[in-house]
Amino acid sequence: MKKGDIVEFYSRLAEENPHPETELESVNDYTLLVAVVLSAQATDAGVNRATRALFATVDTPEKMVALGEDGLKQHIKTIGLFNSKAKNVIALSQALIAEHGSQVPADRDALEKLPGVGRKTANVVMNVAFQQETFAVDTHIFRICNRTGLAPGKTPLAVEKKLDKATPQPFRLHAHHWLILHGRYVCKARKPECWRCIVADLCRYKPKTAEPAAKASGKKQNA
DNA sequence: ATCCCGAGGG
DNA sequence: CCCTCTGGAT
Repeated sequence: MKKGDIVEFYSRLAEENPHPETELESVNDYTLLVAVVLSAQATDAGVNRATRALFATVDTPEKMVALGEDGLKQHIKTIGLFNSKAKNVIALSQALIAEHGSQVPADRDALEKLPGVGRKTANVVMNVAFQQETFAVDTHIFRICNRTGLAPGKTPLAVEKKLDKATPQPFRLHAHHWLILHGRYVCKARKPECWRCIVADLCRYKPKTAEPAAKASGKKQNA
C-alpha cells in the first residue's frame, strides 16, 4: 500500500476507535500476562468469563503457584487448550518468582523464555503493559495485512517486519489494537462486512461481500 | 507439519 | 456439521 494511503488508512481506523485498548481484563501486569497466554486460540470474551473469578483472588505468581495446576484447570476449563495453558501458567509463575523477583520483565527476550510465551504474546505484553511500539501479529492482523495489502507477508514474522517499517507516527503505539478491533468486528475472517468498512476504498480485496438484503416485513422469506 | 482443545457462530 | 477465536511447543 502507498505511503499516503497508509496514513489515511490509520487515520480512519483511529476515528473508528478513538480509545483503542485491550478487551482482555486484568488487574496488574502479571494478570495481563496470564490473560494473554490464555487467549491463544480463544476469544477475549471467553477468557474474561474465566479470569473474572480467578483474578479476584489470584493476582500474583505466588498465589498462582499456591493454587496449583489442578486448581487452575478448574477455573479455565471452558477455554480451549486448557491443559497445556494451565501447565504453562504455573511454570511461568514459578519462573517469574525464581528469576524475575515476581515481576513481569519488560524485555522481549526474557518474556519469550517463559513457558507458553512466544513472540506474539511477548509483543502484546510489551505494548499493553509497557507502552512499547510492538506489532503483535495474530490471526486478525495477519488476515487484514494480507487482505487489504497494507503489509502482505507469508508468515506472521514477515508481516510484523513490514508493519513495523510501514507504520508511521503517530499511529505506532496503537496500530496493533486498531487493526485487531477492525479485524474482529468489520474485516472478519468469514464474512467481512465491506459495505460498512471505512477503508474499503483503500483495500485491494476483490470479492466484497454485499450488504444483507433488508427484511421488508421483519419475517423470513419462505419458499 | 502436527498436536493441544472449548465455546460460539453460521 | 464446519470454521474461527489476539498461538506455542515439538
